[in-house]
Amino acid sequence: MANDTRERLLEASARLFREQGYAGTGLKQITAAGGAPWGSLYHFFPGGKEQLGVEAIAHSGARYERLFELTFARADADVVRCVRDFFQLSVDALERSGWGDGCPIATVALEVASTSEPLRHACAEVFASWEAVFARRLAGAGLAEERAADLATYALAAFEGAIVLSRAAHDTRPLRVTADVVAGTLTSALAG
Amino acid sequence: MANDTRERLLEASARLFREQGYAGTGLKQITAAGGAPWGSLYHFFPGGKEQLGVEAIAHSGARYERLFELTFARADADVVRCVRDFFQLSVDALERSGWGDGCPIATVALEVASTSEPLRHACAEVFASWEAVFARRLAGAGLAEERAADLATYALAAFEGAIVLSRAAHDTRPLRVTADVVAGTLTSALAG
DNA sequence: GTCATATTAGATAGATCGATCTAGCCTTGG
DNA sequence: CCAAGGCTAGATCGATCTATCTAATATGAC
Repeated sequence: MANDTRERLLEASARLFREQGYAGTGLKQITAAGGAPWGSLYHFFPGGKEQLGVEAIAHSGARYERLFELTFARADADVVRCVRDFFQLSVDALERSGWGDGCPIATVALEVASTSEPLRHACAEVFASWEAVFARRLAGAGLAEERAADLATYALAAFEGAIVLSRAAHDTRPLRVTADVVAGTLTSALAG
Repeated sequence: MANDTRERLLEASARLFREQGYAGTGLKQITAAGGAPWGSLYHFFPGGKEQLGVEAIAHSGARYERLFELTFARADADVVRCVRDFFQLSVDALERSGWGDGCPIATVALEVASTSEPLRHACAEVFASWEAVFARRLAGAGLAEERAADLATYALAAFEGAIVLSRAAHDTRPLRVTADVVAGTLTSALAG
């Protein structure tokens, strides 16, 4: 086989959508960034931009899910420490990328929440999968399932919002501050 | 005078940017929605789409700042109750609007964080003004200024992120759950 | 080697984008 | 009543957008 054109298109799409949003990214730009010929785009994604968007979201969603699991699987760290690590990952990524590398889903999610049902649904599924990873870990730390699910939603919300503020301010302070408070909240919840 | 064309253009821009983002909204669509003639757009906003975007963000940012102040000025409610009220406002707005009426800034903020410096700066200023309102109220409730500022950032982050999740899921649960946890965290912080 | 299929190549269509331009209307001050 | 300028009206430009189309080229099975 050895043809990774389709993969490269997905990677380029994911990166560009993350940095400039769905509507702000043109298909020409995607093929250029992915080093892929224009003709290949509609060969691999006959559904056009929307199909490409849905698959790109699922693609980077799955990649981040693995990153979540990796971060939360560390046996030598408690769950609060894992959450801190995860915030720190985003701090580093934002600084390294010049504030481009935030959440791969959130930008598109907000754009399409009331304009494209397939894209919106893809985003919702990704968020749900991330929450599930976190909730499982919290439940494993002794919380009741419902409580674990609520705290997972809460932590993800705080994380996503902190990225919004940090990217807008070009300053990682919102992420760092939010990480501290969320860590405190989770510590209390696990102790109580 | 009695000419509110400029105002109508700003209102329409703010609403459309909030619902579909900056890149996803065309100037033609804005003039149509605002019932304004095409020629007026460049008369009032010679800087084109970017100027319109900056002013629309400042416009709705200021409006929400007043809403923040109104919500937080209630003398008969403690600050935690005010925060709950604010989350509830968003719950109602999302349900009423069919998931379109979320944060007026966040969508654009994510889109332009690394593509347009003027727009990014406008978003950052709006977020800072909101934080300031909240921080002032927290400081008034007895917290040290630095601590109040941190908790204000945290609460705003949680709020913004919860809107992202709720809009994506077409479900107000993330907002309701996050409101509960944030309220608990603030209660502890004020008591401690 | 040959045929079928997978992939690449890029021209092109038709719509829409942001922006500019000129002409004319309408209000207001004198 | 008459100018001056704020405002409206909309044609139009070049660029870009998504999508489709036809050919050419590579690749793999037999």
